[in-house]
Amino acid sequence: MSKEPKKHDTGCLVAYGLDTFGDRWTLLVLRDMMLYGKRRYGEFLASDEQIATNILASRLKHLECEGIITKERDPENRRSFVYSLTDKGQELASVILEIMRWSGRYNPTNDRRRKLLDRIEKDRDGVLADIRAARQVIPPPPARARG
Amino acid sequence: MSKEPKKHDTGCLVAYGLDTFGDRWTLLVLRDMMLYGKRRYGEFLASDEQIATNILASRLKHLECEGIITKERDPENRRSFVYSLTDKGQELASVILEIMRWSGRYNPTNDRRRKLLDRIEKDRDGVLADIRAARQVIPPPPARARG
DNA sequence: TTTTATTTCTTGCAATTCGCAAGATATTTT
DNA sequence: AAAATATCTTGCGAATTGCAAGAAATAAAA
Repeated sequence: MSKEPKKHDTGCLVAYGLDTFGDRWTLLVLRDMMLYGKRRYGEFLASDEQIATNILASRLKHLECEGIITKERDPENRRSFVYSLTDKGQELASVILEIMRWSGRYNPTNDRRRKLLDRIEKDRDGVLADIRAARQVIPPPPARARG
Repeated sequence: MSKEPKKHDTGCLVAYGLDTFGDRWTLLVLRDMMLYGKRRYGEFLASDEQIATNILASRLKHLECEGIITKERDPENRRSFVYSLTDKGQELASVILEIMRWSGRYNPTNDRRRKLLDRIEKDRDGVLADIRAARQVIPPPPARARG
């Protein structure tokens, strides 16, 4: 039943972060919420990285347990749920932005992403404000051909 | 033979970071180097989180391949190796510091760590300078009883 | 109102990855 | 030469992942 990875639980602050979001999928879900404004299960499933349904469900549940996201029925379409970032989740934006800044220095990327990197340097507070307001920071990449 | 986790490889900057250090162990090794000034295999093995020898070896190799650390014979003890952060590796300090700042807000911790958090707020550049100079930022936690 | 579609989530199972134990290799010390 | 140290590999059982299929709840269509 336990589908969650083991916890380090050593009191270390880095280990606490890893216990919370340190797997190969959680940060991608948070990226989808922060950058692309995604809010629903189906939107997360549609990302380029092709997360499996069971992994997505377990990660959303974990994030909810950790107080990083909330889950509510969509009032407009009651068979759907809306996931939202809590304050604790919004504050993870700094971590995501630092990862992007680092990757941007060492990973060639396209114009679309370079523009975002540029905005992070010049208008970091505006980016953080967009994330807090659940405004889309950049459109999600166009869907890729599926093998 | 391939003991490395699959890569997302979608061009996303967050995914690139995950492909590089997004597993449950790599950031702990980097923490050991940046914060505690650890440089040798045996020192990494001795951390509280108890990494397995094969995982440590594979992660060190991966980090070396990614240009984040270098590996050299210890001139003082030629059966030992010394691992060092490259510039690319040192620049990951910002990511580690942001993880610690976030965790520090949501995870009760001890005096020792609170002092470090305090220094990160008041003397971030000094901390980064210590990391670049491979100076120990904080002593490693005392060894814990082993179960 | 019966049928069909949508959305979220679970289960079964095969494949991958992890983690412990043991051993291999190279170097240094006695 | 033998023992100790430091790094790394291998074997194998256990845990996790990921695909496929299906279940449950709601909504829309016929």
